[in-house]
Amino acid sequence: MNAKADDIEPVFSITDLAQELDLTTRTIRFYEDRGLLRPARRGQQRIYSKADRTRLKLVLRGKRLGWPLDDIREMIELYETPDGERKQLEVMLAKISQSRATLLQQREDIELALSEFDDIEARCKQQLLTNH
Amino acid sequence: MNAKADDIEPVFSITDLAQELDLTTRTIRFYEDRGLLRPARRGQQRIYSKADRTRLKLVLRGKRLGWPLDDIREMIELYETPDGERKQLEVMLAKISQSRATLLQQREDIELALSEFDDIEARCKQQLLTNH
DNA sequence: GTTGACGTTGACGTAAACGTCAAGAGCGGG
DNA sequence: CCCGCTCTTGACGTTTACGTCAACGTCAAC
Repeated sequence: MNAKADDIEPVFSITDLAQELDLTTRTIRFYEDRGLLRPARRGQQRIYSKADRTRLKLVLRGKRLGWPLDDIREMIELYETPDGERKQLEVMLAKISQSRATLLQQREDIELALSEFDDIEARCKQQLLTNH
Repeated sequence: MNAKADDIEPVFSITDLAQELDLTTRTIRFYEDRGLLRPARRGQQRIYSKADRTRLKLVLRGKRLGWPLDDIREMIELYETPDGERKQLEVMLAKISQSRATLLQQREDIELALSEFDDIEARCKQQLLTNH
């Protein structure tokens, strides 16, 4: 983490973020290519703010949920859209309810899987007892 | 084992399942290739039992959660492993707790995203009012 | 007996999400 | 000035998860 002495806000290099979040620099640049990140530049080099880091963490959350990068980008844009026109706001609301529907479906799938795993585990442990 | 006339178990063709679950036959054959399905055969043709259909639905649930096919296969195998040796049972328990950890992480991610969406939506609606 | 619907395998194509070089810019130290 | 390190931009390779033909089998219907 190479923060200058007179820097108020900490900034990060691409390798900083790669190490912290267990990614390769290639991956981070790829995300930028796909429009998921827009770090500032000092000459050629990328410098990442805390906001960029937060953005990247949001990407990783999206990945853990199995979302494609394009969907993740749309999702992240929701976090950063400033005051918009009426029409724009309605588009946002629609996207939000789209994403929410997906999330709810996923949560339902998870609840089901979890309870089934409980059953299987219980039978499994039962076996271990009677079988001994 | 002779089934009575009103006792026959329903079976499905590959196109039956494809239509019902909104997949292509190519996809279903691909899943078989990757070891996710093992339908019976009548000559060359595949015939799917209700159990096969259930299996396929489990695959789709795994897909909705963004799991890779190999992971889904392992997960499904948990549902069907019969009484095993002590060692085998312990392996199963380990896999279950692995999968459960993933599911819990996913659920946490979902809860976070949902509550953040609530916030964004609220601000959005507020804008729609004041902005009018 | 051939047509058409349905099914089969196999080969090849493709999009997404990166990994892996290759070649070079910039920069601080010795 | 040169070395070593970090960072950069391509270009190409790879894996996963299928799509897309092509070529052929089968069986009931016309």
